[in-house]
Amino acid sequence: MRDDAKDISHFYLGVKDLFEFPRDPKEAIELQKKICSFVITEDYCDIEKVRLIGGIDVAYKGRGAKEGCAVALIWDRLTGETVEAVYVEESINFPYIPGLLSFRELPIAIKAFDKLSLKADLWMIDGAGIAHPRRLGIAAHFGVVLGLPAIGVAKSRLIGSHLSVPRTKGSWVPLRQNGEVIGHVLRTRSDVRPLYVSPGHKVSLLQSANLVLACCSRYRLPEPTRLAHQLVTAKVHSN
DNA sequence: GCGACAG
DNA sequence: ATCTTGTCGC
Repeated sequence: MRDDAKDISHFYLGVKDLFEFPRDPKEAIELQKKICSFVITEDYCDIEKVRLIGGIDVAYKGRGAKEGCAVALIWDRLTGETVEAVYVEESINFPYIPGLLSFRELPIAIKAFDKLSLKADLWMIDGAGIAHPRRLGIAAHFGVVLGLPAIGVAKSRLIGSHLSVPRTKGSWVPLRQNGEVIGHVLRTRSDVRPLYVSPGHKVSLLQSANLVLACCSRYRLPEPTRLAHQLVTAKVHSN
């Protein structure tokens, strides 16, 4: 199937299924198995022209972790400025289960996304892209549902193995499961724990690593994700 | 059966 | 993710 055909995944899978979030973990896994076939892991856009990059981060209030808060923002990598940022709250019921994070955080993430008036060229999401048991981490799920380019930026490993990463900024080694390369372990700052970067949707393995690196200045996390996290944390602490 | 396990 | 203080270092 051509990329162009896959691009209208909404038509084949049905909008109803794509925006559905089962309460039952087993149903969630079955849904992942269906949606993962629509993920595109190839060069899809000219990364040189990717200027507006979106970032989303979710935080929780209290120990019950029932109240979720999220910030979605759009960052302009040419000016280095945040062009727009929105904040939303929503009760979260689905528990955290390794491999099913999107069923817990994607609903509120989409709620925040919908509140934005501007459009980003590409999105960076906290968590895995295709570096996931069923190749559908939250970044891939997000990308397919919204039909937009997305990259998974995780601070720790979900699956896969890799060799040690050279200690200098910009170094990376492939993250693989069996023989398949599912992402890159990227050092975004010298002598600082590396990031686990993997394509979410409509971007390749190399584009993902290069874009994330291009968005890192003096911090471990790329600006879109770092700023979103900074805003939710501040918002949660003040309210 | 025993660990591992994004946020 | 969240509960939590100070502290070492560029």
